[in-house]
Amino acid sequence: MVHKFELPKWLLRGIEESFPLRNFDQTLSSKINEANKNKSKLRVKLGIDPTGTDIHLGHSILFRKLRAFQDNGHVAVLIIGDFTAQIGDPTGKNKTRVQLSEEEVKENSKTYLNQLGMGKSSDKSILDFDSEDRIEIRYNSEWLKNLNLNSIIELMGSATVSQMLAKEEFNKRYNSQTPIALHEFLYPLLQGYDSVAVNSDIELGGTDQKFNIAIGRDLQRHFKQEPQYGILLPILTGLDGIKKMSKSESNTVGLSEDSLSMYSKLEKVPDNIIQSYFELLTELDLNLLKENNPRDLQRRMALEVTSLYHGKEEALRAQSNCEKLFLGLKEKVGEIPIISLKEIVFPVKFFYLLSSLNLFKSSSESKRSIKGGGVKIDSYKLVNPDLVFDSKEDLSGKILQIGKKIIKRFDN
RNA sequence: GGGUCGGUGCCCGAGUGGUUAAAGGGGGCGGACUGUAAAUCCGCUGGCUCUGCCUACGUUGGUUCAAAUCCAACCCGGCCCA
Repeated sequence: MVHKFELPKWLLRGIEESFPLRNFDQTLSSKINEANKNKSKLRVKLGIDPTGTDIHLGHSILFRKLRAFQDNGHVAVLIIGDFTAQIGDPTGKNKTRVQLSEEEVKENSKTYLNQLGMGKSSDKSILDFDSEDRIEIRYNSEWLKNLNLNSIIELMGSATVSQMLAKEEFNKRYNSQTPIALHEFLYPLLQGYDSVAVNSDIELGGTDQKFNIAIGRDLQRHFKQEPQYGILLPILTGLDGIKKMSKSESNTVGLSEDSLSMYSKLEKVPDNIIQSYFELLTELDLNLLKENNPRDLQRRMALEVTSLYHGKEEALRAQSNCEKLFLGLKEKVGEIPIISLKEIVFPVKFFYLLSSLNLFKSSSESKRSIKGGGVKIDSYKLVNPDLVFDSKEDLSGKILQIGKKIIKRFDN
């Protein structure tokens, strides 16, 4: 007799793809039902490689889904790929990734966990670190570090070269005559082996993880475990509306950004991505999308996302500040991120001031920007980079605007 | 390991002895415009507290008044062969 189960709503939103394809809904929902009935917990794996330091909205999709599992009683098995990070996942890169040192990896893991809200109460963090039975943090060096050659050969024997070359990223590189180092083939196998090591029931990942997650299933079967389910979530398009959100494209919104910059970036996302941001980054009713015009949708989405990370009140303030600034009503603006003049030695030339405050990458760039008319103080465009400010008092309390995105208030 | 082609700025790519910080394009940044954005148009796009100085064409050394351009060795990659 076939039971007709439905996957719960909290799980469904924003899923791009899932597998095993056959009867995914039926088998997974019966599994969830069964777990609920037996009060057992599903182990939901999500791996991150501590390669960078900033978590952005693109990553948040995965973490929020993981949190949804936690909130529904399951265990988030967060794997810090401290070992695999040293190999480098070829995914999404067209070139061999630089290997990271042990220290870098350690440092990065720490900042990752902080950004995910470790140490904060669960209502303010992305993942629930409070409920001990719902979070398990594992470092994959634990089991990968001491694999001996025999085991490695066993792993390698479970996949073929043509399987590897079928993988899109490898394929691209192979065809475009870009080098693929041999050890990169090991990456999917090791990630797959993580699933074996933690005995995962479900693995979450971006759509680019399909291959790796599938390898996990193969390996689990090989090691006589029940293969995991794969849930693939979409890759978020970046602020440019074209490429995927990624630090190297500088089209990201970081979770740790202040409310004003988060809001102001989001309220001007290109029209073509509003819908996906709505669906993937908020819990708002998707029916809203049918009626409203793009401008209203952007504002609504920006407000909602900013609220998630800064609270409703602060998000509203960011919204109104943003609009006031656009209208040039500088006096009314209250909460603008402050930039301190403490370290500055006066008198100081304008361009040098801005580059010393790290508002530009170089002093030449600062100079260029000023000449090009991109910098305003209290709404007045200043185009002379060699302008000299004699003392702090000339600046403190004034509002600095660089282009349309950066807004700061000077403070001593 | 052998043969062969190649390595230029964020990326692609021109340049084969001298007004070359290096054409052109892309991307990025800024400005105008607009519903913010996009599209379009215009400007900028190595660094330096800068009327000048420094560093740059895989690396190192050499030839020359002068090198991205010539020579040598080395490193790295693609392809073909083993």
